[in-house]
Amino acid sequence: MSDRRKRATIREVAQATGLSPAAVSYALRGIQTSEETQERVRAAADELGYEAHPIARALASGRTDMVGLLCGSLEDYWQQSLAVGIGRALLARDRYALIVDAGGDPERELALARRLRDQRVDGLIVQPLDPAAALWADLAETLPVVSIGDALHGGKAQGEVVFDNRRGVTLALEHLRDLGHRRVAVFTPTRASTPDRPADVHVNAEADRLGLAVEVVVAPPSPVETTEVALRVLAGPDRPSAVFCFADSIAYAVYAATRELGLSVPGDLAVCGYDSHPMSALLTPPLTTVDWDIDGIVHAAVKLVVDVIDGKPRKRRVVREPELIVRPSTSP
Amino acid sequence: MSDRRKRATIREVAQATGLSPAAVSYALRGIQTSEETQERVRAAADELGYEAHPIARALASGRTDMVGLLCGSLEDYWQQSLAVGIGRALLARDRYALIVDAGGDPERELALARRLRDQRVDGLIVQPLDPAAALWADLAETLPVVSIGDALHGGKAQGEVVFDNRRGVTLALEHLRDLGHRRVAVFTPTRASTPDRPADVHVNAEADRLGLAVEVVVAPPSPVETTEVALRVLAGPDRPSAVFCFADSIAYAVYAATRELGLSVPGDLAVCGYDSHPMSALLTPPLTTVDWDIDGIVHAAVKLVVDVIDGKPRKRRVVREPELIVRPSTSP
DNA sequence: CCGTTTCAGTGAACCGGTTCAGTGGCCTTC
DNA sequence: GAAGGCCACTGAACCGGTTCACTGAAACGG
Repeated sequence: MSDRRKRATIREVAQATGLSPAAVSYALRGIQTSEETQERVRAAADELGYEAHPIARALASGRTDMVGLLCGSLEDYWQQSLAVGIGRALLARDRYALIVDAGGDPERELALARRLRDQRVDGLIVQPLDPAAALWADLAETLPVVSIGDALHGGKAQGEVVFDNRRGVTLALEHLRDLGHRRVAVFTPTRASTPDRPADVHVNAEADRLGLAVEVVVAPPSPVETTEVALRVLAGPDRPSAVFCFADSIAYAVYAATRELGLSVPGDLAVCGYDSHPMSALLTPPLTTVDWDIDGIVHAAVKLVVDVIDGKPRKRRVVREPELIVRPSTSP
Repeated sequence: MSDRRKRATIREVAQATGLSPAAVSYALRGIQTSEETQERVRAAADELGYEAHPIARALASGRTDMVGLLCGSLEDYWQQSLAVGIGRALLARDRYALIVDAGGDPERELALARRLRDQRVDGLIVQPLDPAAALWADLAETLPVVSIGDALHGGKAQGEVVFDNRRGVTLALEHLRDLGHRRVAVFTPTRASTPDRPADVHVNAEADRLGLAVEVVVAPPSPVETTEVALRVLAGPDRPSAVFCFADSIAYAVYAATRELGLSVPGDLAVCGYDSHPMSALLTPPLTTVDWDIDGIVHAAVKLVVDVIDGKPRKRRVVREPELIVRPSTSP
């Protein structure tokens, strides 16, 4: 009620009710005390404007109610959406997210993971740049770790929300094949430390299976540079008839390149994205993309980490399946 | 060095060096002790893998090294960028950001502000939905508050990074006037509690001054709904010749509407955005927009809040000026 | 009716740092 | 050579909760 500079402590509430501080502590958590006492304590606490000091509680109980969220690269719009969603979902469960961004640097990622551990977060959600790092196994022994995207080294993580990226690639490439495309350029973001992640490898395997001739192109982080790369790829006389971009934001850059070259989408070039972004539906033409149901991922990851923290039984591994959203950018 | 489950405490370091815990505490902070002792303590700390317990430190010192970041609506891409930047800048100064999202609800905003205060953040950066709320003055007496965007009620905030929105509106409207437009639709996001914020009021004043006939349209939060609204506005025979959108994301929806109606941009309709988004440069056609130099805002806000927390002298008020980025969406 | 559980609540230790009021030794200073 | 000042360091209180071992009383069982 009051907004005094000095807040009431548990001992003052104890004094006011004639109980011991311990009893008040129990009463406010609804344990070890009678209904009637709890009521009395709650009334007194309200009266005094008492609110437990989260820091003191954290020191005593060893729980901070904070969950670290380690993002590979928050430049990426998709990861931004994910982070926003996770932050919101944790808040709804009375936890705070400590969001940190590795900025695409795998070493920084590991350094930040250590910092979060030192900060005494209750758990860690990580979308790893480098799932193979040995640190993850160490970390997972000390605190609940949930990974999003890829499984972590050593299989020690207490939870995993893995994406069936193979399926996503298959959906996209089969779609292009069905439309009659044979020559496809695949734009993939830079992944410094893990050039051979399963999804990338799978692109080649699937291309072979479907009889597609693919050209894998690395897209630099900046949209402008990506546009330049796209211009080079699309300028030649033997340009591909379709492009598969491993992130919607790359597709935006490809759109920019087609505009510059006077190519029409989908007439001259079919374009398919990945990791659906809301904006993609508004483009001209609207972008075909592989969608992952962000809310489902958010929900699964948060539920996993919270359940592990609370010691509840839980599934260890959740696999998410993608869905192809067909829009005019790949019309026949 | 070691990754034991149980971490070393300051008393163990004290034991190892033959000093008192107090001396170790001082030595590690480089005060009240001789150079030589500090060196010895540091060596022992490294040896034992000692790292101060942030929670214990926070309880004792009253400083958590956390700064609350209260965002009006993280749906907005521009605010997402801002949040990401602020998080990164704070981390670079050894602080963590506690990012929370009011989701466009002014009441929720105030509730979250209280929650952050109760969480004992060292300071608060807020981009207020409702700058007129009385709570801000209360809050500012208890902890450093820095506002971004609008000045807070009562002028009690310790810091302000205000945007010269009047100037931004003027830039956009003058640009459209210079291109010969007379009928302009202005799309503005919903702001439930503050329908008369200065920027909106200024739209009418500027329109009068420039001899423009403006129609102010409220854009719902979702892109799909906004597209529908835009369709209605642009369908009539007496449609405006130009649109000024108070957020780039609204402009994307307007683009979608023009596509559906077969209108060409800028031929049939000039479009100007606000709060530049990187993606806007990639659209077809690239979007004219009012840009705010996010890095500058991030830097100013973080410097303000950190300086207030550290008790350093600082400017109280920083005014940021916008810049008009002219692109083909408003070509003659 | 007596021994055993259960229940509600107490007191003190504890979490792991920081801070404040000393204290003893050494160096100045007149 | 006594007074004063400064430096490096100590001991204990403190921050504000939680938890553990324990107690007295009531309830229960046979």
